[in-house]
Amino acid sequence: MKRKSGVALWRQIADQIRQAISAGTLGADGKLPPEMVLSERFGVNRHTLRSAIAALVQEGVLRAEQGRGTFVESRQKLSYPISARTRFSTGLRSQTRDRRSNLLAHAVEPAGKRVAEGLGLPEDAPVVRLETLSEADDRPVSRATSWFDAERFPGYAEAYAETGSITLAFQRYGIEDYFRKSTLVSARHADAADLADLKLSAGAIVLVAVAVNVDAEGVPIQYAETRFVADRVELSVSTEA
Amino acid sequence: MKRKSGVALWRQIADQIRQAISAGTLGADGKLPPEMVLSERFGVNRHTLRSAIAALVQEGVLRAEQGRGTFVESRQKLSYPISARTRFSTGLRSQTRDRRSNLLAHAVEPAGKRVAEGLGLPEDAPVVRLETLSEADDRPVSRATSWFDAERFPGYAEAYAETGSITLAFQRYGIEDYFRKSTLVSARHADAADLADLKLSAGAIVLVAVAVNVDAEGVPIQYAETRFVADRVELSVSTEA
DNA sequence: CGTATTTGTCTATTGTTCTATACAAACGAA
DNA sequence: TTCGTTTGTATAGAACAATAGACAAATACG
Repeated sequence: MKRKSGVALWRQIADQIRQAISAGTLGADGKLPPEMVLSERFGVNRHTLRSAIAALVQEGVLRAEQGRGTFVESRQKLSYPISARTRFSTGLRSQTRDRRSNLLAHAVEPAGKRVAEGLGLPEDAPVVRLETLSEADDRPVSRATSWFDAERFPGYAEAYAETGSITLAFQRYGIEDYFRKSTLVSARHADAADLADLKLSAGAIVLVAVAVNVDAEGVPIQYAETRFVADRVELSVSTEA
Repeated sequence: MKRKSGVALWRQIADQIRQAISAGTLGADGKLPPEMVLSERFGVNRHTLRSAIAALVQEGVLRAEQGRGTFVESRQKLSYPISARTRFSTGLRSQTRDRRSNLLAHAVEPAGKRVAEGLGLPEDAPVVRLETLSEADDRPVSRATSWFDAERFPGYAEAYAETGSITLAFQRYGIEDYFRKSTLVSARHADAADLADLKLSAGAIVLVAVAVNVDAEGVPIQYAETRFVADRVELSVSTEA
């Protein structure tokens, strides 16, 4: 717990409590120890600890009831599978009641260097860009930017808007099956745009997955960068033969 | 860029600059714009921006020279492959000159719930715990905690200390080959212990990989939690058939 | 009911962060 | 050298974070 580090004590404590809850070392019985106990354990004033709790209440992690105590609201992370057959919807369907994908924006534009490389197209070739937001149980879970070859998939954005699914939209172009070729996983602080879309507060972490999907012949058909809310998602990589 | 969010402005800006550098949108030519330009772009006072730069200089990301400008010191991330044949050493060997693994501590102890499940042992069965730190080019890269069945691998810690390698230590017990069965990837703020071991400052992010390795028969032989410095590492998942 | 426990609110004080302004020091180029 | 550009240092005031102490309000339990 460090002073003058650029991160307020209450936020450092909030991060620790959130993590301890998901690790099961705190609030395993559904209830947090009293504020006095916690503030002594962390070596800070009760008010500082209360700021941390207030932030977690705001996030929906905790619920405080006057006279009774502070309770854990939600514990389990969504586990998002990554394999050759990775599909967003199928992976999460079993873990959550209500899942939605919203199309925020779309455009046709020249491919940048990274996108062109990922899709195996010449630089500046026209590509369709999709900006999507996924929610589970009325909370934002991920924010993705996808690119598709505009010549092979004209009007892809409309197909996606109508079907609400990457898989179904591909079927309109005769692609019955596709595979995840590679995924690069990194993590960083959410930028201003993601902070707003994913309804996060400053300092929040996103897991970034940069993926290339290919058709049955191995030709790249989708290049995507997905930012997952790190507090609510983990990626599950199964590498069984 | 949000005020009273619990994260100091200079740290938010430092995070953004670091990210922009690794994305190539800033300092692509090796040099940063002048402080006045950047402070206006971020909408803050020049001093606030200077604090951000000072932090990045401390981290080794930037180098400031009076009268000349501020320069980018290092850009590329290490890419750590995750596949059925994942080996720590082989994956990174080609990307860095100097790689080392240090054994920080070891102990024999009863398996906790998670460890017992991962290794397929009864709860409280004796296990060997290894605490290791990996460095590349004299900078900490990852911090791992590994568990092994103490009955099947008695004295594993010593075997590891002598060989300096998980793979070589396994060979002493007749295991010529092993496979990565599953990997759970998540991200969180580094806790106090990792902050110290990995020489990070408050608010830093670690990529957490929880992995199970199995022998040729599919029996779990290692359960490990590795914390990677998110600023210096990305995980590369290849899921080709 | 009365008491202990627990969260919620208020005020005051101190230290850290951010802003504003000014000037010094090093460098590059005319 | 001289000038413009850029990083480094200093000082003072405003906004925010953390500590301290006291008390109110709701709940649980004998």
